[in-house]
Amino acid sequence: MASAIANSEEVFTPRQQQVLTAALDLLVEQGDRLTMTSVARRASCSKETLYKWFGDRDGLLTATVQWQAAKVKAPQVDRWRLDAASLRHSIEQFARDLLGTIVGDVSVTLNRLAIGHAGAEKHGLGAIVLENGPLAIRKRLKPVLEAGREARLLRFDSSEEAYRSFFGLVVRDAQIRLLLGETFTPAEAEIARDAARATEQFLAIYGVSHHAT
Amino acid sequence: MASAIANSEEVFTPRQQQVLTAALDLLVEQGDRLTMTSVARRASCSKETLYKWFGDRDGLLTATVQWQAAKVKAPQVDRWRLDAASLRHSIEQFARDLLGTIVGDVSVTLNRLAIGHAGAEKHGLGAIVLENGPLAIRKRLKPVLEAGREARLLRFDSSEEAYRSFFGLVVRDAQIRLLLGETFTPAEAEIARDAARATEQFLAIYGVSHHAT
DNA sequence: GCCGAACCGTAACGTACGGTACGGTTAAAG
DNA sequence: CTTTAACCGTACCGTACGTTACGGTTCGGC
Repeated sequence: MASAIANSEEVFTPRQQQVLTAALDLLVEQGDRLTMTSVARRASCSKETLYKWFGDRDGLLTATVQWQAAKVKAPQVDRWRLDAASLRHSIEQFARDLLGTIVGDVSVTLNRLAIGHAGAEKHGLGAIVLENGPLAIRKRLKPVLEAGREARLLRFDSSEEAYRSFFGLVVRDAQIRLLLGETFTPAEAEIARDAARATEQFLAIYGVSHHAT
Repeated sequence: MASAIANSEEVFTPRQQQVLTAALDLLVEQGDRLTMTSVARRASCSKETLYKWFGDRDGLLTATVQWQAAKVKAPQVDRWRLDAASLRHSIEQFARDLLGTIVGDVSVTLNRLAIGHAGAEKHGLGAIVLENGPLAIRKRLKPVLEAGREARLLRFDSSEEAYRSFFGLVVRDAQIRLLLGETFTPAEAEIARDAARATEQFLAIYGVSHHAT
């Protein structure tokens, strides 16, 4: 129950998921100053049940974050052939996923929550968010990058370094601005355009020149 | 007193600055769950004085952020001649400043605080941090970029766009990881190396090729 | 030396909220 | 029909902390 990061495969009953949904909604609406009473009211359950299921307030928040973060698992890009065009397409797809996720209400809320907790000695939520956000994408992108290097389409020393630059080119200052309270919600088209630009720039840095060596 | 963003040129007496220093120290130590009592104790002043000077808890925090943010004013890079080497040097200098600031304890603390407030309908602190952090650097970098374009050393449509990519290449995922509680403190040398790499990458994207057109 | 203003230290107030207790209701099991 | 367990709704308790009040102390002005 206090394993925090260990088993990210916690299972919740449908009813419990209703409660977590209510908690997440309230979180998006009012930030982390939601009260146990408000969650109970919204979910039409008793506070006693909340404490029975989740232990304490922190347990409820942790469960909410875990549960929501686990839903981010986007489908793996399947069999990509190793030509320049498909590599570019895969990378651009990742960029769209990443950017689309990060500018979403839920992502902003969860990151705010985790950051707040990190400021109070409780790094558990931060680790969960990190693990299921950027790091999840990184884990999925890594084999693509390395296959690209194998095929002499990309050039880099460390896939870690390459990923971090990719992250920077995609996210830029969008995340911190959203976290700090700026309210802008880019349309799907803008996200796609930014993802394409980031992909171009990433390939300009790490791609192997189209001309001969 | 409640003008928030209007006049960022608030003036504080030395004694008041001592109080703000104490508040900032406590903020770095314990995050935003510092109490008015603890600030009063640390600063050896009475709570009554705190309320008299700063109105309420929020006023104290706002004053702290304003006062600290105003200290970030790094020296403008003075007369730079417009050759490729000096342009590169200026950009790299900015990268070092930006990265060095962002990975600092104070920056992390203030950003956490502002993000927490942004999650509670109070965007004032977020605006202040944004204004005095990234945007301040942007404002100073912009003329450099545009002079570079003027001199046919750089190529971009919008200096805004170019700046945002610069920010991404420099900061990457470092800021969000720190905000989420990861504790790593890069040495001066690492910062310099990252700044150099980011500069290279930025020039690879926005620089005009060294060969003929 | 006296006055008033500013300030210190501390005690006290009010309240919001996390956490607990308890009686009432449903519903499945036997 | 009875039992048992899970759960709802609500009242209640304890506490932490923001805010206020107040008596005592320093200090500049006259």
